[in-house]
Amino acid sequence: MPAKPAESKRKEKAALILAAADELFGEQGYDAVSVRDVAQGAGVNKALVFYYFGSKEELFGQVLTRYYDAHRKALQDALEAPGDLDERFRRLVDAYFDFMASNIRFARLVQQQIVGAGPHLGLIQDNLCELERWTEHALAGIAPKDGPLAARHMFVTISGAVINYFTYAPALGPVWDEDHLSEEAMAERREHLHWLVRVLVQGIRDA
Amino acid sequence: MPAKPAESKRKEKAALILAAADELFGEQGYDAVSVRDVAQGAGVNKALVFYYFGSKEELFGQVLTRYYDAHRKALQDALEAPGDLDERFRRLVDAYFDFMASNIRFARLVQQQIVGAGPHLGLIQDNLCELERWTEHALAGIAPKDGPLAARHMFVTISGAVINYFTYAPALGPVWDEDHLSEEAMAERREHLHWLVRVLVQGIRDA
DNA sequence: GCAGGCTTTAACCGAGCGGTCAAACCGATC
DNA sequence: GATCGGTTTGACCGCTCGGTTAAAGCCTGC
Repeated sequence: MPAKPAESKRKEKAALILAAADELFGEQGYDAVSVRDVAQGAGVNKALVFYYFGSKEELFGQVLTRYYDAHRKALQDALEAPGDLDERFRRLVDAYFDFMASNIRFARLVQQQIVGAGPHLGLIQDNLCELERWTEHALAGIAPKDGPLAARHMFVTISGAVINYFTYAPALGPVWDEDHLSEEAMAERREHLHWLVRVLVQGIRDA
Repeated sequence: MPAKPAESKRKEKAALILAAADELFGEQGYDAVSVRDVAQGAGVNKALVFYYFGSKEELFGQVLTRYYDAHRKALQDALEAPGDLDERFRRLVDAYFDFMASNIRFARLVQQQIVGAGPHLGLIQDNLCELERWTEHALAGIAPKDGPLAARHMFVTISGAVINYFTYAPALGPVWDEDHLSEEAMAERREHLHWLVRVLVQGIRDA
């Protein structure tokens, strides 16, 4: 790629800001990070953040939106591939886990918003509901429509099993002793999730 | 109770402040609530908050400590009662769920701290590790020491299934349509948890 | 009724926040 | 090399934050 087209040059600083915002918001939380922090992290003037993004809230919205687009795409791909019900459900959970594993800050961002009633709760709500509908779809035919074995209960249980592994990590350190995020630890958690899904599906069928 | 002993009178305003802090921190998050908000909520002067609690951070610490003491006691009682392993484990999960159900703000407070690296992460850490050790103890004899079926994996999965029901509530509204916190909905979730524990224990035994 | 010690208050402080703005800068185009 | 529009900047604004302080209020024992 020779001379950069003007378009991409314009976006360079904006991308820098977005990256810094992603890192800081994800690690310290929306409230705990100031626009000055973001600007310093990106190595630009504070006013430039407002020039490109308008407000702190909108900047945060763009960070979230970027994640959600990638998130939706990753899960959609997993659902669309062929296979029987068990296979597809297992792949959905896998894709969910993989996405969180390679976007750990995202998991923290989501929980921050949900639990703190952040400015973009609506975005999170939409996505969570979509995910729930996918679970419902994936479990259609074996899970009852209502009652304690309904798909929505499975969704809360399974998504908790996936997400909490990442969000609880800093607090579980002493008990886990090895690194949560090492290759081996992640592989083991993935195995646990596969086992969980198998046991849950079997449990539903037996009921 | 006739004339109040001087001691209890002294604590009256302090209790008022603590109650307001509990409610506001639990619902809006530590950062989002100012000491002015707490004072107004309690109907006292802002300076009084500092007179009794020294700082915002210490006030928050006392809110958390009160919860943790009650929390530990509730779970300890459940563990100490007699019964075989399955019975005791089920009762531990039940006690955990019940405590969260009657202290919904607590669940939110914990996740806020964990995910936002709040000032009292240490307190949360200690308690979470204790809870994990209890799980390990309760599952001793049937769960393997290591690998994807180890007690610590069960702990993350089960505690996620309990806690996320409460913390995700505001975001799942549209999909759940009935009230998460109604008598019937709670009873149904409890049934789901019982079923989950049964299925997990069975799954471990079959493995 | 007044002296002395908790309790409660209004007023204040410095710092940091999100956000604005006018001026400087800079790379094209003529 | 003048001009012009899109960047980038430093200085600034009003506001709210956590926290302090000096004085007023108030109860109690004498």
